[in-house]
Formats: sequence, structure tokens, C-alpha cells
Amino acid sequence: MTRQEQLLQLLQSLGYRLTPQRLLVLAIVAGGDGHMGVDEIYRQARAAYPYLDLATVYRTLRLFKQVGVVTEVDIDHRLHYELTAPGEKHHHMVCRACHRALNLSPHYLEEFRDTLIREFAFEPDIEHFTVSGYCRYCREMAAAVNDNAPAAAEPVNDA
Amino acid sequence: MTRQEQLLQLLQSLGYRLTPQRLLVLAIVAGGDGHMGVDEIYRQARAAYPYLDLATVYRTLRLFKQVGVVTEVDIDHRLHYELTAPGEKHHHMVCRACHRALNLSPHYLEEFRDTLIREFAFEPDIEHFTVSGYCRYCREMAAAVNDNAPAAAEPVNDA
DNA sequence: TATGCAATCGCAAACCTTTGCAATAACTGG
DNA sequence: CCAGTTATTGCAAAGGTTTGCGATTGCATA
Repeated sequence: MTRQEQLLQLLQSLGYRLTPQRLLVLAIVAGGDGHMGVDEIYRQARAAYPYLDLATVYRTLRLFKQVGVVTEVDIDHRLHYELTAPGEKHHHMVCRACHRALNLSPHYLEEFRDTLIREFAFEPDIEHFTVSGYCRYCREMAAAVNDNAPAAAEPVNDA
Repeated sequence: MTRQEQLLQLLQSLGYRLTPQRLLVLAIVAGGDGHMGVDEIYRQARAAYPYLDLATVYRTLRLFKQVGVVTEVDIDHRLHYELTAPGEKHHHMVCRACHRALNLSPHYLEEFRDTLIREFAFEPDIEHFTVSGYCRYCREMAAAVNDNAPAAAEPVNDA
């Protein structure tokens, strides 16, 4: 039984119906190279089944996330999804500059999580955890630029 | 010189113009009791100056955040703002259930931040950091409910 | 104080995502 | 295999936020 079949069985065992739309979206996310944007999933899905509505794609992905089939990553205020790899869960670090997403092992969050629970009885939702910031390459690039021309404090335009 | 005047001077020194709209929004956020939703800021602002546009409020708050005048908190996918208290910076823990925001001292993040920089050369943007999860009270309430009626794995409806 | 230019504004439209609703279709039991 | 139930769909509209653009206005300079 392939991974996809496993996941479909999981959905069914939870009482969800196996609709063509769900099969399609699952196949696309499973076939994708990593975290895919909703627009790309929609485009690919639509190519195979033109009647599919965007709302259905969103609903399907939300369902998949709820049952743990996919992982949601917020990249620059846009939702992206990747198939959850069993036994290799990871979180993400998203670069504010280049918008690339790097994987982060749960190990690095456990300590932080334990602290919050112990000190505040607050249980952070680290299942879907993303840190934003600046990646190695963008930081190096910024540093290089600053060496030649120190940042001026000039107003920025609207656009 | 009041805190507000200080901040206005800061804006001006950075080359930004002091428009009535900006004075107004600043005054409202400064007068608010904590993190205020954009809608509330807009409502109050509009009462004083009915021509004000919502887009201007958003732009103004984004500017204030950029220069560090306010702190942005995402509460249930809605933006909230509070005046940045100098010397008492803090982050937030937002409860997914009751949507309340609790303060979190930067102290708890420093270790995590140092780790990411050391291990991945990734600089997390902890200036605007929010952890979502479940607070003490909602966890206690959920625990009490589960004692009486263990959760069943039933499909959930759309609504 | 009058002038010029760029920053800012108001407006309308766009963007991404969610939701209400009636029509459709997947599953269950007979 | 058929009918009934109810989850799911497509569509249209709304929600919160951002953006393009022409008109306005703050501020520096003379």
C-alpha cells in the first residue's frame, strides 16, 4: 500500500468521504517538490479537473492539515503545504527577505516549549510552528551591501 | 516632553511627515488600554476625523511598526497594535481558544535565538514574535470537559 | 511668505482566505 | 442495487489587508 493509499484510508477511517477533489489535491501535494503555494496546487488541480473551485482546494487543505496529512507553512502571508513525512516532522524558518523556507528539527523547540509550559502553563502550538527572520545568505548579502554604503534613514515610498 | 512628543520627533527626524492622520492614530494607540484591533483604532479615529480612510490607518500603523513606535500582534488573524514601551519590551503568547494575549519576557527567547544563529546563521525576527497555543485557563477547561466526555473522532461540518 | 517637489492621502479595486447556501454526490442500510 | 441521509461541492459574497493612482499637502528653500 502506497503512502497515498494509507492517507486515504486514514481519512476514510475518520469518517471523511473520498471525493475526486480530495484524491486530486492529495496527489498533487504528494507529487510536489516541497511546500507548495495554494495557487500552484489550484493551477495543477484545475488542469486535471477544470470544475474544481478554489474554495474547495482551501477546504481540502485545511482538512488535510487538521488530520495531520499535510503541514501548513505561512510564507510571506501566503499558505503553503507539504505532505507530512511520518517520523521526520520538522518546523520551518522562513526568510523575510528571500521567502525561502528552511527546515528546523523539533529538537530545537522542545526546550522552549517545556519552559513555557513550566513557567506559564501555556502550551505552545508547535505542531504548526514557523519562525520568521533572515537566513544566512540574505544576512551575508545585507552585510556586504552595508560595507560599501551604510544604511541611510530615508523615508520609503508607498509602493 | 511627553512620550508622544518624543515619538513624533523620532518620526520627523527620520524624514517622515507629521500629518494630522498620524498624530491622531498615535494619540489613539497611546490612549488605548493595550493591543487594540485595527477596527477599534479606525472607529475612534473616524469619530474625531470622519474623512480618514481605513487604508491610511493601515499604512500609518505599518509605518509605526517599522520605526518601532508600536508593536504588532496577530490575534486570530487580525492585526493589533500597542505602543512600544521603551525598556519593557515583551513578546506575546496568544491563546488559540480564547484569543487573549499574554506578555512574554524576551528573556525566554534569547536562548532560542542564540541557538538558531549559532547553528544555522538564521537570525529570527524576535522583535515581532508571537507564539500561539493554549493558555492555562483554556487548557484547564478542556481538561475538565474531557473528563466527562472523551473526544470522539467525528467529522466536522463546514460551518 | 510664496513656490516646488516628494511624501502622503482618499478612493477604488485587488489580493488571499473564509463562509453561507442550495445543489450534488458519497456512503449506509435495507 | 436502490433510496435516504448528510458530508461535500460550486458559486457568490464577505472579511481583513494591501496596492495603484491621481489629487492633496507638509515641508524645505528661496
